[in-house]
Amino acid sequence: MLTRSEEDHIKAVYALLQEGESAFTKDIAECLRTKASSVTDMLKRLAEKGYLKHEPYYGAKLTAKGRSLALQLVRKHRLWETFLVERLGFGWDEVHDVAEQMEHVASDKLIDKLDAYLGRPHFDPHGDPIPDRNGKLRQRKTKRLDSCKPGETVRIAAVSETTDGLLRLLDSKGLRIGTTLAVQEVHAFDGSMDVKPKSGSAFSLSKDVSHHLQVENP
Amino acid sequence: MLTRSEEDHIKAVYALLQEGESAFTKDIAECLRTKASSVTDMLKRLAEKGYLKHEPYYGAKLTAKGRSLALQLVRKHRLWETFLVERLGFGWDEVHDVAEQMEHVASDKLIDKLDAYLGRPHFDPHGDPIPDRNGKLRQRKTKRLDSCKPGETVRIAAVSETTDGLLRLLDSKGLRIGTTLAVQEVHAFDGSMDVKPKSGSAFSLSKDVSHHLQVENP
DNA sequence: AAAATAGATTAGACCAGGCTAAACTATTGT
DNA sequence: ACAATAGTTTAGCCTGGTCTAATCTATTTT
Repeated sequence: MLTRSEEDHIKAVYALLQEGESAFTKDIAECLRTKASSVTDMLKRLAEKGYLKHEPYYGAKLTAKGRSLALQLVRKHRLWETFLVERLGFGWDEVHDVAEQMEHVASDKLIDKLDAYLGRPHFDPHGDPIPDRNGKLRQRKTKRLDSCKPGETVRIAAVSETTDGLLRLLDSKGLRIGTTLAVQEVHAFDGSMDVKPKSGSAFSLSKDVSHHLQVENP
Repeated sequence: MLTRSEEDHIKAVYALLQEGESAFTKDIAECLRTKASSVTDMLKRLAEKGYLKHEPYYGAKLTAKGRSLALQLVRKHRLWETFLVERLGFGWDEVHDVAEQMEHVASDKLIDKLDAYLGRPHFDPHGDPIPDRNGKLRQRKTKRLDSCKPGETVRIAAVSETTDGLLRLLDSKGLRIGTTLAVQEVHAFDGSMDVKPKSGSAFSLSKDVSHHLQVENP
């Protein structure tokens, strides 16, 4: 049985590797609001238990065992987020911290029943894919909104940054998962972009926002 | 913020006092599967924080603050049990351990929304009362089945012992919360009791079983 | 190539929370 | 009344997980 802190470290390594960055000690520390020295200790312990490979001074890589555990945690986190938003009526910007606690409840049967209860969803309220029981992720071919050209019409598939501020901003502009947008113009000066939702009038999005919106062809 | 272990100790003291027994160190230790010495340490810490009064050699009593906290924990536990049974389809004998973990998730908003989602129930799947937001318990006038006389007809209101074994036994005999029974005969020899459910034929219950069934007038 | 620097690791301390063993209190039996 | 006993507390130790300070390694600058 792993402790909560051990699970958190594995999740952090997984999350950092996901984004293409390598999982360096200081990044993990920042991610978990702890100190680099504590992370080093933990990486050694987790390496001994076989969840990851720790190359001193060159960061950490998950083993198959570690990756599988991380995917189970992601699965639990996203299922609970889905429950909180769809069943209990939380806003999508409020659920992260609570789901963070719930994902550490240990019971395979619980997660399987929750999954069934929610209708075995493939995506969470932020549009992120939910791994299945075996850790398989359903992939979609998405791109970032800031890589789109004027004239394209796309649907919002996911938000890749779940800070409260961004989620509330999107909410206030009426941008949800599934919203369809036409890209009208991209300004070279600051990378900002004029978009027009299917229903409603056009407005502008800064690059900071469009960078974090994953879109797909409608 | 209290740790999980601190919360568990407060809950144990509350539970022991509920049953009329006084909360002695060894009982708490047994209840939490820990050692008396560890309990003494914890009682001192909790007394300093104002959750209970610790009279050395004479056990512990909760303060108002401690009782209020215990009631919040009981509320969370019973609401999660209700969710697990009514929404996820768990059997009533399977939910205790999982609810034990979920009750430590900290979010008042979560509990309030869960309560609303479940229709603000007053009793959990074992028939135990669920304290409201302010810690008020709805009381019923119940008695133990083993105190009933032949000829009485009563309804099962609660099961006061939630071991898997007892719950499965009741399940197999078709005894649920709400089942109505007629007491036919009580045998002085061993305290066993012949009962007849409204629908179905009579059978015998040992005193060990009837002792843990809370019943009310139908 | 040597110096400077960013980052990682080690060493050593601390705290919470658990344990065992020994010492202490209260109660019970004779 | 005093010895035995049941139960509680104290003292001291251990582990997991955190920290700071000091040291070490790799990289970048000059």
